[in-house]
Amino acid sequence: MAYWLMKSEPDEVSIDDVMATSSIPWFGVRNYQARNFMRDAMQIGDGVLFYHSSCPAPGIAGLAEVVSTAYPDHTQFDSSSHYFDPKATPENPRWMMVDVKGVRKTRLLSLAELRAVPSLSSMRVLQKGSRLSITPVTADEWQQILQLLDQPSP
DNA sequence: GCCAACGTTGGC
DNA sequence: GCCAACGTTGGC
Repeated sequence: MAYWLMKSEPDEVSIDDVMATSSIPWFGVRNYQARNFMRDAMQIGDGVLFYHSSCPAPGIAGLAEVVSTAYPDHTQFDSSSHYFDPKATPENPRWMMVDVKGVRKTRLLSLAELRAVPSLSSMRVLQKGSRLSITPVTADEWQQILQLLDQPSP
């Protein structure tokens, strides 16, 4: 059982979108490190912090769960897709994805609030210049964040 | 819109 | 294998 933080632009897929469906395929990851996390490490049942990025109010917006192991991202084969990769073939897929299920929408735990917690300062998402869209979260960080989510917004 | 940071590409 | 150029991310 592992924990992850996964970034999504709410204009594309928001926590509300995720809560409105049974599960969503996490398509469009085009970074090898993030792909490798999905392909090599993610397991069904892993916990996910659903993070809204590139938006007016960035932060953790909900909790989700990994509900599949990795399988090829079909958008890499679709020449009309923004995520098309001409070097990928069905026989030799380059990009993988997992399915994610929404667990609950939470209050917005803002980036500023996360930064204010010293014991969370080693989280990858808080590092300067961090752009990785999928990052591991420790069990300790997960527990702390669950507690913060249960407290009212400061 | 700006810009720092980072990843990828491609010439050599 | 190096590294400059370029493209992207993402907070502000």
